[in-house]
Amino acid sequence: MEKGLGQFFEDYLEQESLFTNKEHLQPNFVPETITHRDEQLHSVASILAPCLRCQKPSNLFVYGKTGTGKTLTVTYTTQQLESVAKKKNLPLKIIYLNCKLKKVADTEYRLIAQLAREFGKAIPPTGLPTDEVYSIFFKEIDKEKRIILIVLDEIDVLVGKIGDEMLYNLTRINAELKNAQLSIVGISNDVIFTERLDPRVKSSLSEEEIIYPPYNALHLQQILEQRVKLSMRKNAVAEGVIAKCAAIAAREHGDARRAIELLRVSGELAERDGSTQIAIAHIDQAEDTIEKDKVIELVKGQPKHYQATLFSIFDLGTQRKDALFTGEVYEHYKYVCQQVALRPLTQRRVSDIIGEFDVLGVINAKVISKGRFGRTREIFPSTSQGLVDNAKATLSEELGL
DNA sequence: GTCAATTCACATGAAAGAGACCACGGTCTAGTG
DNA sequence: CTAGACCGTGGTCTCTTTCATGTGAATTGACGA
Repeated sequence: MEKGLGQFFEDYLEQESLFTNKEHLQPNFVPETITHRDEQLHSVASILAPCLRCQKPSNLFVYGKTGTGKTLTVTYTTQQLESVAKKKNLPLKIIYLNCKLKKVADTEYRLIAQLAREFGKAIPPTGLPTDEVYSIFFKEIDKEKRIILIVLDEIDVLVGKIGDEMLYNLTRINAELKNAQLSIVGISNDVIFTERLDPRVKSSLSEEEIIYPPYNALHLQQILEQRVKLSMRKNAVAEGVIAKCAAIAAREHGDARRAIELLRVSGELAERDGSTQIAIAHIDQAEDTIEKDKVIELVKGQPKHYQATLFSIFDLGTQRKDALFTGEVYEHYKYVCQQVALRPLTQRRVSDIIGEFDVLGVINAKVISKGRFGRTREIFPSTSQGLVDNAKATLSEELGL
């Protein structure tokens, strides 16, 4: 071991990195050219263009599954708009908000507060009546004549949480503004989202709609190739690697984000191996790693009761191969709580928690009716056995079992 | 055998409580000139 | 006289509990053939 670590670091330095510029593989990277989204890009641009003439553009609604380039095209367009506006000194203000981010914009109060903050108003995180925040915001934007464009990303999450009233307020605010004009761009992953909206909101919000179809494998492949060119050394990728990444991502509704992540993680794994090229095997490995990291990461950040619930499911799941039901899980959960001196929650709550885990995709829970024997959720751990064991170990450590 | 009623074991919704956090205005207190 | 400490009030947020209502098909039991 004399030359152990020192040698390792030296070798590490010697070895040329696979990546030349990893930034281009980060999920929030905005490339200069956008592949296979010309049509959408064009639509977005022409809908939003009037704001350069100081006219209020139509409200716009953008849907499509995750990783279909919605956020990308919208941010790209707004960036361009902003730079033109700046050059010509046009009164345009663009605000981008991701409604999914906790503690930023996931309640009405926080959303409006955040918007007001964008205009340089200090709003306390809590304590003020919501109306007050509204009026602060209102006064602030109406101070001067200008166009304001609010981009609400993942708007479906927000509405799911707090209802659509706030969107109604926002769209209506225009009628009362004397100087400024406000337009909203909503981005949603949920395609049938607008059907659940109040018709009034729906009609005013989606004056224009753009739908993003999923990428197919060929598109994904070209996107990946473009990114590879930007971010990796020549010959860093073995034959067929890109095709395989694209194929995997295409299998899941053409999610480009996932394809890129897969490629990046494969690259990291290859580098760690000391290989000079990403091989197909690295992709399989990457798929596992990503999955595993996601679950472990998720498990770690959860509150105790969530952990206890998940642990109960995994624990029962390893004992038994067939489906679990809410009742059983709850019984086991109560037992687990007792072990770690935790006051158990009611079954009502645990039922919700199970539902949340289902949404997160850690478990698979389907509501079924067993006829005379009632109605319940049929629960399966949705990941592989190895992963479950892994997660279980993490959980029992976290819980202090 | 057929068909509607029953029944189970929860799911799902709504409302409301508890405990934290915070702003704001009023009052009190101690230090200063 | 004034700055700062210290309430009380009123507001939001999150997590829960409580209470109420809904649900889908296996089972049951009445009915008719």
